[in-house]
Amino acid sequence: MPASAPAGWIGAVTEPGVAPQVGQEQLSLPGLARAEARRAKPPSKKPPVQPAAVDPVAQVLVDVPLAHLDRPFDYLVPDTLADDAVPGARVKVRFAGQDVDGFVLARAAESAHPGRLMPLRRVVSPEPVLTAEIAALTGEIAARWAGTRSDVLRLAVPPRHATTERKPSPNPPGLPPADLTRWAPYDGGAALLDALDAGGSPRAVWSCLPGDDWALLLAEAAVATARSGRGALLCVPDHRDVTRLDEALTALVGGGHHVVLTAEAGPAKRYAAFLAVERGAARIVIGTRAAAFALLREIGLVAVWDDGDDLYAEPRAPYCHTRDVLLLRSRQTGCAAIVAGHARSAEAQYLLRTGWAREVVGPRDTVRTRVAVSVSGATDFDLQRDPMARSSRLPQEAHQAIAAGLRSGPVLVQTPRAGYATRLACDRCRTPAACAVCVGPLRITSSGAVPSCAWCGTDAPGWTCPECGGHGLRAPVLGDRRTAEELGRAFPGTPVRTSSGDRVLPRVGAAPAIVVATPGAEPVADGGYATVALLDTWLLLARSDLRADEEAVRRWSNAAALVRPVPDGGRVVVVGDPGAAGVQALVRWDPGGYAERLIAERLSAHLPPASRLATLTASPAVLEEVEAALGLPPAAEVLGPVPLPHEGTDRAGDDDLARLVLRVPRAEGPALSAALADLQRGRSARKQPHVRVEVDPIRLG
DNA sequence: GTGCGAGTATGA
DNA sequence: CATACTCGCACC
Repeated sequence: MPASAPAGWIGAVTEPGVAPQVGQEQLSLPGLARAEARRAKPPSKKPPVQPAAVDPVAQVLVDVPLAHLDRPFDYLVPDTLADDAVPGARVKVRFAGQDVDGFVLARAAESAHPGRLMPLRRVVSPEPVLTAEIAALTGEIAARWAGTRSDVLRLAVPPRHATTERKPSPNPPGLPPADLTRWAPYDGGAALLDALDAGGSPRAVWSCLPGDDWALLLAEAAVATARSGRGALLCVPDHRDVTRLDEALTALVGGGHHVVLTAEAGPAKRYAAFLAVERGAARIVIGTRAAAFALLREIGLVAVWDDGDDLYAEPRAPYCHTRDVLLLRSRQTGCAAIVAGHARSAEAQYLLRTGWAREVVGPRDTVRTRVAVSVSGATDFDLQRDPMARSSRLPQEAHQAIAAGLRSGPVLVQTPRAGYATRLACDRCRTPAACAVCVGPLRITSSGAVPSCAWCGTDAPGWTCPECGGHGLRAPVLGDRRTAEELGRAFPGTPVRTSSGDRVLPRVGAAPAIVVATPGAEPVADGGYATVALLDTWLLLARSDLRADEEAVRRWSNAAALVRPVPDGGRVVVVGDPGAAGVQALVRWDPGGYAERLIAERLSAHLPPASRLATLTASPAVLEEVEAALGLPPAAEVLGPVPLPHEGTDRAGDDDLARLVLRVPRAEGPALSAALADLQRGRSARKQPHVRVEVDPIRLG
């Protein structure tokens, strides 16, 4: 093979070009010319690179952020690196005159590149960290979200940690027998588990019943998959959920069968877990969104818990979503998929609508044995007549329900975050108080202090309501600590615990106690809560977000699901407007029905998942130019551009940004993504200013 | 991103 | 006519 290597491949491509130049330059400095020329020579004495005997061409994906360079480049594999430059290996190559990192995508016998090939400089590590499956997956993700593979690879492959790599990973122990029976109450539950166990690839949207331990059920699904000799990948929103799942798996089959993959673990631990999976040391992988790319050897199942949680939206380019990453993986490998939650997202519902997945739910009769939701509070109509009606945060019915619950166990009280709570409003008409200088929200940072603007800091000692002329201000919600104090007074002698923000309790005991928690920070109670009370529900609904309702229902459902079953529990009391759609959805406890309603709304509003939507953010001038240049599919709608309001914390007067919204019917989604990727490639090749592209952004703030 | 070649402006 | 500079593009 070396003999048949194309002529001109033999290394040292630099000196023919460099030497004459050096010579010419030196003519103006005659004294130095010869000495310099001699010094310039030695590098050229490097022996010519001997190409590898077999497959001397490496197709390398270089790590450069430019969209138009997002394709493989061919390099010559020197004989010395022939064994290490395996597909998937990290390498260093010379690219455009500088050393860059890259991955070997494949080896080949010859190159289609007409020019000379540069040799690989170094194999950083022969560990095949970019498998064919993940290479294909990153390609699809880049295409779907109109980003570059190098961006996706940064998410998919953790930074190397050499010390960790030298340590061998253990071999997986045999799976002990385990009782996998918790799915039996669900329609289609037993069938799902049997299929996984038998090596099948079922696809399900699963609505977990209140009172069930979702972590144990998902652990069972993973164990069933592992028993069939395949890998299982379970993603959860945050670290607390990882711990819960970790404990569930350990309880079911002991340690050693699963690996935890999270970004928060630190570089060494993260890379160790990543390698352990790649080397086949464990079949079950659990983790947060960083785990979605785990290199499972033979993937049998992907699952995502509570896919509506916005922690699944990747904050870095290309802003992909864990649920969609996992679904792409399932489509690509043909493996099983479970999209799970107490509430159901519109996206999950869409999988049922198209017939791609089957519904796995508890029968209505079973739901009634788990939870009974009642509403207590003023309707919006009542509030219009008498704004003060809201001042009773804890109506009589709610008070009674909490008291009744406390007779038999812990009571969970969910109250919206303190972050929302500090914005002041008129105490007569509820108009939010805005700063006279910059229209930012007014806040009180310590009790008794003068209200001031959260954005510009201006004090507002004598505020007057622009709507009703009132002068009184109040915090519309008191925050969890004040709630705890209030409840402590209302139920003297009862222990009150709080869980929120940076002080999150993972679990509480079965003894009677009031547990005040912010949404998402609710501790799990041993045996479940006797009663769950949801306070100030109007506040979650009042967010301006498009998904405010869906998000509120999700958060309430997650809290309500922690209640123990009906005979001695099941009571969930909602303080809020009984007429609100979200509140009604909770009362009916019909995740499918509510999700169907969401879909109908999205269809008529042309929003995802019924449409594919993209936002482009740049200066107005750039957007104008982009709009003209875009080759959009025929049915595309173009909205805007509209100027983007400055972020609260941004210094005012920064470059003014605007946003363009594009959307197409779902079927034309790939065409839209392709048009946007084309746009980015063209712009990066022409060095035009950056345009931020987000496909199906989680919110349209 | 960077380096290079083509093309153009500029000065002797 | 030679040199200096900018622009555009390719990068294996």
